[in-house]
Amino acid sequence: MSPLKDQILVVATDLFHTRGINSTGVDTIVAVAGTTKMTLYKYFNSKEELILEVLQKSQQDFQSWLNEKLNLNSKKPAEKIQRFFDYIEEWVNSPEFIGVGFIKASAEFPNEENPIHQLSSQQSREFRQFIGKLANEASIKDADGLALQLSLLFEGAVQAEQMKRGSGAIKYAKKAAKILIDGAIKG
Amino acid sequence: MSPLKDQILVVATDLFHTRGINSTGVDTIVAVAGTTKMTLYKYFNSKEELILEVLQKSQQDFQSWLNEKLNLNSKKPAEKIQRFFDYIEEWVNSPEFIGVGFIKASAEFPNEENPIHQLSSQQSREFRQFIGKLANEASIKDADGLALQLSLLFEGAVQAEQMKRGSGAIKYAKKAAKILIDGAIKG
DNA sequence: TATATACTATACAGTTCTGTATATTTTAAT
DNA sequence: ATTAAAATATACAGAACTGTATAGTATATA
Repeated sequence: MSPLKDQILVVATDLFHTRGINSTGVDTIVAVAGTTKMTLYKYFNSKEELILEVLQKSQQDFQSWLNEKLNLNSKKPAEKIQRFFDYIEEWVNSPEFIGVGFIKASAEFPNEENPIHQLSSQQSREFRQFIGKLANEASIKDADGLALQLSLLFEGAVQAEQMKRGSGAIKYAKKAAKILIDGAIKG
Repeated sequence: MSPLKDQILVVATDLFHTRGINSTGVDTIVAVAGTTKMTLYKYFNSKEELILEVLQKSQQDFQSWLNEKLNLNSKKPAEKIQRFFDYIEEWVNSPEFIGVGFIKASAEFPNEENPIHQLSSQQSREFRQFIGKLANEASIKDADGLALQLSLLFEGAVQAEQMKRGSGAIKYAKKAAKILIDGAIKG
């Protein structure tokens, strides 16, 4: 990938989170990125396309990071799902955390026909399915049910953290997750 | 309250939810409400003020509805918190449900200095404190901890429902809430 | 050194948005 | 019926935003 394209994606990701997507103009993006609109529109056909690529890259980066953490530190499937929220906590509490793209994007583009909303919805579903796979591999009976519940705690905690940085919500989400996971493993 | 002002608030609430706040212009609001910009700016000094009033009215209406449900059907404090999510489910599954204002607004206005963000954050906190009061009256030890967890399930489920109408997330949020509440009552 | 490519600089067309100015019409109260 | 208040109709100033057109500059490759 071209360094300039990457720089535009990095800057856009940050600005979309800190100022909002609709409130961030392409002029601001190129000014901060140190380039021009002509270059931006060379790599992205429209602002919508830029938003979609930002969402995809953000989710890919997060998933890669999470996969690495899970595979590096846990071998047994049951361990993985039990440590899942530890890594979520680590990620949310890291200074680089600025929020979750698909949560914010779905709020700014509420129409279910909108491509940005559809991608957001897809990413949320895929993340839930990823948790479901962890639960399934840990031989949990209602794996999908637990996955949905954990995803609610995840999205709720992220939402709380986006609303007030340093809320500490993730700590309690983790505790709740442990109760639900332990109950699901036994049951 | 003037019928026109009320009509503007009703229409704005709907449009903010279905099209997004920043994406909804005042021209659209007055056109749908069947009035003019002059009238809108008579009752609201700015679009920001309109947004703030929409948020306040939405939360007031919801809280009133919820209080009535709780006080009408339950006398014992323990019963109240146990039925809390039943009413949340009823509300989310009702056809009139279009989302939660403070969740969407905080996403569209991420800057913590912004008055709209601040009101959203305040409403989220107050709702959590309301749950905390229910938990406290039910003699639950870590009432605030439980309240935070239930609020995460609430916001997560609402988020999921805003992302995909008819997701069924609230059903599983309710199940998780029951587990957490039962555990907190015993412990 | 010649040439293609990448990038910059800048202006601008066209649209949309907030908020106001101005004049007119409707409604309600005396 | 007269008068004050409420609401409408409409135009517009000024700003912001997306996307493009055009011309010039840097960079790398041959």
